[in-house]
Amino acid sequence: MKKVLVGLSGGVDSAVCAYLLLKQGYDVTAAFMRNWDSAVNNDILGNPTIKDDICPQEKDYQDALAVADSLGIELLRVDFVKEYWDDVFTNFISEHQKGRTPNPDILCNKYIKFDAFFDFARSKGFEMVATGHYARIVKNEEGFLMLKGLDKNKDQSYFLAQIDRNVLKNTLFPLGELDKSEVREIAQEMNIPVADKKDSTGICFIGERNFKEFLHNYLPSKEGNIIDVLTKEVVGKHMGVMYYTIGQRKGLGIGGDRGRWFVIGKNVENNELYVASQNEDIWLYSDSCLVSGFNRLADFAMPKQCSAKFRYRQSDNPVTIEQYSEDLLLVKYPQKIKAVTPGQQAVFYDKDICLGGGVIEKTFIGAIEHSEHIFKHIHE
RNA sequence: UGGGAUGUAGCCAAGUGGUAAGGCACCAGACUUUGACUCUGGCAUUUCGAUGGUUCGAAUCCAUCCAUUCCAG
Repeated sequence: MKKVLVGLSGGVDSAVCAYLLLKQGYDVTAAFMRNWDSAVNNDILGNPTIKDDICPQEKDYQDALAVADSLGIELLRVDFVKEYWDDVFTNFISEHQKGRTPNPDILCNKYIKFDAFFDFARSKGFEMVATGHYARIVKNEEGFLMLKGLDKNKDQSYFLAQIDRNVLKNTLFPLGELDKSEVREIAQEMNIPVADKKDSTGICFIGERNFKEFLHNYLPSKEGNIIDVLTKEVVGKHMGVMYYTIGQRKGLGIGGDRGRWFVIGKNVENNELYVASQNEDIWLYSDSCLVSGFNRLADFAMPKQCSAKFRYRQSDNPVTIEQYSEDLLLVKYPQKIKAVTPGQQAVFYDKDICLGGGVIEKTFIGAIEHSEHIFKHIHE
């Protein structure tokens, strides 16, 4: 009987994951990870539950305890608050300072769940680690591969693109073959305490927040102009370019008769936010980008025709990737894609096989860097 | 201060006697393990710059005042 440590979050997915492992005959132990401490981490502004008697993490722990109890398994508790801060959150903040749009959950999987937690499990004598992610791991002649979850609506392989390929052989994703609806059904049939608990969203381990206010705890606001790329006129004020992402519409506060506005770019040095109100698409399109820190999850030769997602839940886009330099991949998509954003992850797929992913560094349109394109237009 | 124009929710803006369109913003919800995008719903009934008047009835007509703005000076 293989000893498995399953990450139990207090939600349905990980609960059903643990149940399925038991059913499959594994020797299952659960572990609850505590990676965020609102008090220690100065998470005050924009925190909807800061005044509650019990913080959401503790509520989740109680739920996890109830689940473990109903399944008859032991629940360990591990604390990675420091690791999360050092490896995930510090990066998250510094990326924002650069005006980019990081994806903390990808780093959380890379550094916490499939590194710190993985090592913890191994050190405690567990052979395997399991989580409730919607993704699959298969073994072929080359080794282990990660595939998309069978439930196309819930597939979470995007978030797993940065995990070390070597952990795959010791990792289990029992939900990868299931639809979310089936997971709910199993939970209900087995009377799992959290069977009807709402799915959690927001930054993992931190939860839902008023994002602007949340960032305000860590990044000072800095007022600047919002500039219409067409007329080059100031159409509003922002409180800091780091609070916005490319393609964003809400939160600009621009009224008037020109319709809705979208963020199309920003300039950190000048503290300017660029927006467009009509035909915004042409300012959001790019046709190639450079990707750094590629984490390879499968063997393949470059250049490679495959598909890519540039944001979570984005549909697959046909692309060609080639090695640009030692650390950079060039990704081409001549059909043009909207709002490919530096800091976000580009994740590549060959059908269902996840090839790996990396961070979007720069985007281009017609061989001109996107930000340069806008900057030149504004100042010509 | 002479003459003209305009004053409708945060921003635009319909409405010219019959009892306040619409868009943007904003808010709420859906969706979602990243900041989105998208979708749904809400959003001026002690009110149409103010005060009087005409009328069965006015944001719509009249008078005065106030504010903004333009042209002459």
